[in-house]
Amino acid sequence: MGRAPCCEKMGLKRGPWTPEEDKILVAHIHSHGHGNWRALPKQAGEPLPPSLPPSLRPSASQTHLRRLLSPSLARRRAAAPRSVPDLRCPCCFAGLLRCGKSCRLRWINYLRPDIKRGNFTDEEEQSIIQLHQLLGNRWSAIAARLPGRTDNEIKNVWHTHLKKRLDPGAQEQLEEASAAKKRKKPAAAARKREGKIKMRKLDALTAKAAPVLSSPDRSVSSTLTESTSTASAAEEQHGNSGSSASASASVKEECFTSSEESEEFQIDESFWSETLSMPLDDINDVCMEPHDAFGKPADGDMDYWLKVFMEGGGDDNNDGALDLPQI
DNA sequence: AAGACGTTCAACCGCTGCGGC
DNA sequence: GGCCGCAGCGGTTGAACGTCT
Repeated sequence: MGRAPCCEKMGLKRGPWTPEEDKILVAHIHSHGHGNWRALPKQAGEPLPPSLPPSLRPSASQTHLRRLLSPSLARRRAAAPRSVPDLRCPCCFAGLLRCGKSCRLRWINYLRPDIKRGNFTDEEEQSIIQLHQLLGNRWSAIAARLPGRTDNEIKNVWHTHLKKRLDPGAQEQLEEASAAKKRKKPAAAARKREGKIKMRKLDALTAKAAPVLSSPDRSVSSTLTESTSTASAAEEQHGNSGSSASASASVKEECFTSSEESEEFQIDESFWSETLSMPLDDINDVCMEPHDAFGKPADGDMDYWLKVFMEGGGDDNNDGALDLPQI
């Protein structure tokens, strides 16, 4: 229904973004915002504003740099057929040969100035677990309550770390359910729709609740900190090496030891620090609406959430005995 | 040292909801 | 009310990298 005719077959570029592309996209969004993603690549092909700060260079995460510097990737890029833009198409322009969808994803998941990069803290992981129990696989809803984290990132962390902490039986059930869902897709889709209506009601209920982790300095509410530290201690007692490793990793967060890593990180840091030092008005112009998702005060949020869940969530989970930490 | 295997995460795919016409 | 275009979402993929043998 109304599926946008994608231009990818008309020569749009795919794959990892280059620093140049990032620069173009960031510069464009800083100066124009992103009212229309689809038209953005064309507009972004227009000359950059002369006022673009020299420091406005792309982020340089380790993965990104690795990929950019990868010889095999360079070979693939060289071997790839040269993209031919179709100037009649609103998506295509020599300046930024990406579809709007790709631009949007890149901005939301990577270039946004309020993205928090680095390992997830124990508090964040516990929040994800709790929110996942509340909301299910609604990653965007979970991300909205974890400032600086994207749905994609949370989804990745869930699948790579957190899911494994669940007992194996539960994981098998999940996998089985997923397989069954694939077999019975139409019925599942109908149920999903029904479920979404229910979840909207839940959203309406919980919309009043501010983010779980909302303060800009990444601090968390005292209740949450308390509860998660208890949980971490319990995990360590059970000899959960994985979580212990992640705990120690989170301690190491943003504190790289090798010179190579710290150098790369410095690039990233300077980029973001300079970007973040932009006047607030500029940031608001970029349509971030940071106060919506991240700026609300967090006082009493957890209490509210727990109350909502205890009152309404018990039915679906039948036992209702969610293993929430003591507050 | 080298190959196999596992992990991570950016990016893509395809579906859905919503608003405009 | 139906169609169309768009943004947004969740699932999935695939390449780079890390670890194991």
